[in-house]
Amino acid sequence: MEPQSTSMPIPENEKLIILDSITIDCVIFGFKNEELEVLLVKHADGISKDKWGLPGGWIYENEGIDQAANRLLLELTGIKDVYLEQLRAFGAPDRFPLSRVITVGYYALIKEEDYDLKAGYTAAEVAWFKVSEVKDLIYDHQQILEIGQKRLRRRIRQEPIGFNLLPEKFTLLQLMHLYEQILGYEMDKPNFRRKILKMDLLTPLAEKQKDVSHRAAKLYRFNPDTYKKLLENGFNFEF
Amino acid sequence: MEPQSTSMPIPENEKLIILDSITIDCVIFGFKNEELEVLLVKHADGISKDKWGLPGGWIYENEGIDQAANRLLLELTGIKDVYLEQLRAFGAPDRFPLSRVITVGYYALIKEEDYDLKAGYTAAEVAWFKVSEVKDLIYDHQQILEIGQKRLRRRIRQEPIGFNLLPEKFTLLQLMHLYEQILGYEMDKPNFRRKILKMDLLTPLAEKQKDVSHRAAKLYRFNPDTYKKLLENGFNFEF
DNA sequence: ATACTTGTAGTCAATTTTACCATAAGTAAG
DNA sequence: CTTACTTATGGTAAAATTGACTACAAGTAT
Repeated sequence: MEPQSTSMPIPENEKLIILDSITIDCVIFGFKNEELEVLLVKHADGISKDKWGLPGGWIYENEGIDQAANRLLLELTGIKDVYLEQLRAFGAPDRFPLSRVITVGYYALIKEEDYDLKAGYTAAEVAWFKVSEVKDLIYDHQQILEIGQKRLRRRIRQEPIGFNLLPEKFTLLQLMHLYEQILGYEMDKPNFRRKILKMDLLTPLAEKQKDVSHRAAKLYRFNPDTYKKLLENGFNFEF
Repeated sequence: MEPQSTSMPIPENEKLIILDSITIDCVIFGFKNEELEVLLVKHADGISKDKWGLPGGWIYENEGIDQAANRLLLELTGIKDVYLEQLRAFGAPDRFPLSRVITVGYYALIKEEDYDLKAGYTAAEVAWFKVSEVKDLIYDHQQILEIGQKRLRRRIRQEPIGFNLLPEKFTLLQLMHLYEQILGYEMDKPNFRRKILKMDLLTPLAEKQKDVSHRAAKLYRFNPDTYKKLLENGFNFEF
């Protein structure tokens, strides 16, 4: 997101003071059809018209930057309480051609099924892209995306955050495919099962998969409370 | 570092344009007497007179933020080419009481032996503190320090960066003590030796420790080139 | 010469990882 | 209904790693 070059509605509230040399840009990850995806917006005007970039926006004077990132996410997707983490500040002097703007990058993990296009945006303006196929983003957004991917790759091995990309109920194979996609290598089914189940983070459900043309797999749910308790006892998630 | 409240000399160059709503603050770690230390500066005036805080400064309009952080480090310590990594942006709306200022935190690892107080600073203004004893820093600097510690703790387990805190030549026990200090638990000497030596990152030197009142230990040097080669072959540093 | 400190090597059981094989449970096609 | 096929799930065993501990070597200090 940059001044004078976005499809995001600029707030018209006269009382609103905006810090104009700092913006926020957000890498929003989703997972669909066994592929990692990212939500992009098309810039409607300005020097980068019709090019795609990360969704972003400004920070109001009376809100924190994390708060601003959450607000932007809510405005764009209608989703609250998403997994959101700051990447870092990006501040190459020439990253934005019209003026000196420093941006703070975030990345978010959302369940694509929950996502709903907000009024004010059309499909032509906002869309999911397979991360592996994204290229030529505006400004330094390609770099921000890469840093986001790197961070996700790291984080998913150290904290159980992958679940934020899956539906509430999922199979172990779905989870494994998620890991394979993000980490970039194949895993062994039985070994994966054993390892993740041993951690006691997953609650097995009575339910099973439906409408599949093969043996239905058992569904599981991630249990954040159990995770918290384990953490207090010195548990260390690791993949 | 914040506007109007620092002991750092404010550049007087009239042509210099400074972004005044963004600053940089740096957690500079050192390691001395088996203890992790941090470099702090005393604020000379303003509302935080005589309180200690992280060294910091402004970003010039024509330099990147990483570049600005490197410059500040050079100005303060006279050291170039230090290990420097961004932590993240800190932007709570009330973090600085006089105006809305967002700061970008960095952390650096330096060999204390190389450190030399630059002209313009006196011992009363700049000093090393044991990290474990630091408290009551100005603004949100305590938080930035904590985030820096956390990051260091994580990073040192995944990348061989600990060497940046040690002299060029060091013993395995020194290295182990460094790890113990930063990670916060004790290790087993023989096991530590085996593990680190097996990685082939250290070049054993012909030299030995001197002036110690016990059997002198062999000295080693970290070999960045070997590390790079290993990385290309898929090597994964881990402690 | 003796005690003391730290460096360095080795051992071994316990645990974890890795690479497999085997079978169960269900679907789809004939 | 039988067979082929796909995925789920359980098991096994060698290999590698970790963790706890013992032993001795090589120096210094008294």
